[in-house]
Amino acid sequence: MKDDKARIVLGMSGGVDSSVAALLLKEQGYDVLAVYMKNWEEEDDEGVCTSTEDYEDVRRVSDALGIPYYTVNFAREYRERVFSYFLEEYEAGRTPNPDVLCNCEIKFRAFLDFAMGLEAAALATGHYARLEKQGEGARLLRAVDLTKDQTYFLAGLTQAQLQRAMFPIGGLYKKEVRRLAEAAGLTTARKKDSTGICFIGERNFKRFLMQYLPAQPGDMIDLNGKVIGRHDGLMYYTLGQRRGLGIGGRAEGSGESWFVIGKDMERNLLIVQQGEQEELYSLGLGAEKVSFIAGQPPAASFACTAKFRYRQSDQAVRVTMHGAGCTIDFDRPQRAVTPGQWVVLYDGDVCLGGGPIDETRPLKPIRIAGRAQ
RNA sequence: UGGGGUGUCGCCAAGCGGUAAGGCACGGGACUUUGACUCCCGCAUCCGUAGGUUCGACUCCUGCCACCCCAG
Repeated sequence: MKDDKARIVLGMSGGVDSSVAALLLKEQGYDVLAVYMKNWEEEDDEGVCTSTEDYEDVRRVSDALGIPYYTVNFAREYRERVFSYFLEEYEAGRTPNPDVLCNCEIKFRAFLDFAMGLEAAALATGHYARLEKQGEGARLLRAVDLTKDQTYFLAGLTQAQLQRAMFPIGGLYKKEVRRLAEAAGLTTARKKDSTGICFIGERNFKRFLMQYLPAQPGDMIDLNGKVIGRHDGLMYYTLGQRRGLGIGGRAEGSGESWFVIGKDMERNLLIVQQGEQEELYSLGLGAEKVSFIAGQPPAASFACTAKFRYRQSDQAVRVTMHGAGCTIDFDRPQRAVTPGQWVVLYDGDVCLGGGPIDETRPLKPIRIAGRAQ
């Protein structure tokens, strides 16, 4: 009779979310196989390999639930398909979002293939997102707990991938997830949420990147072309960034903070500005490759809402398709929209898809006094 | 070395006899499966230095030092 149960492969990270996903699947009578992915081989800043602890938790939770657990290693795939892109983007002066790609390439490709190889009916994860599987296809919906919604990271998935996905905790609030874990006596019930790049973890960003990309220090200049300070390498900064510039207390200044408003890759200059000025905002953006979960855009031109970074509130926009890409016009100017980051589109609670931002249409173009363009 | 001015946290800057504002930077934390933004907390027992006056001085006086400006 065990054979009657549908087999589900669950990606377990050792956190509460996937622990509760396991609990729910088990309660629903599935034949659950917990699989821990180890996709990064290095120790963290403190020289600690947290994956050991995480795997311990996977073991404890699995044992408590009476489900088998395994481990797989996609470190090579991760490096080849996600990390290399991550580095290339930084080298080009952009600010990539490796975790969106990680879902497309690792969790729902390499790992999904692995799960299918085990004859699983579906691949489940502890993402906060909901799926609506209808006859025509699967729709990706925001999580019930909007403060934890992770559809932003799943926006690049295809129908084929979502058809085989399951997000058991998408209908729960984080509080409920912890309560369920607590009630079931799972050791991860009070474990702190993990942050940082997926599989790599929380790092001192500058030190981490330094290990992979050569640093080229240069000048920081303001809109007058005046040298305000030195930067450690353009890739260490992102648009709209304030901390880490080390600029403070200029006699002629306004006393406000300084922000990164641009990069001149040619001259290796970081362009900074004091205060929240118009140069920090944009009216629209262009994306060369946008993917839609439904397989195609809802129309050649349509209105919807969008997020330009994870955890940002939705903004009203209009999307106009141009082949595989699109241009997006914002109803209101948006702050620090950054190339490399993903723009993710929504129609109400439905995540339509998204793609990496390639360029922006500034509210006020950056013009450095005394320089051509 | 004739005259004038200034020396307070890494930077900018309040204070003008009553026992060191604020901003920026920086550090820590919160938030967060990117990188940011944001928010919270911290951050000069000491005011160029040595004395003096005073119950009490960063604030008054004197010497010295440093820097700046104007002079020739």
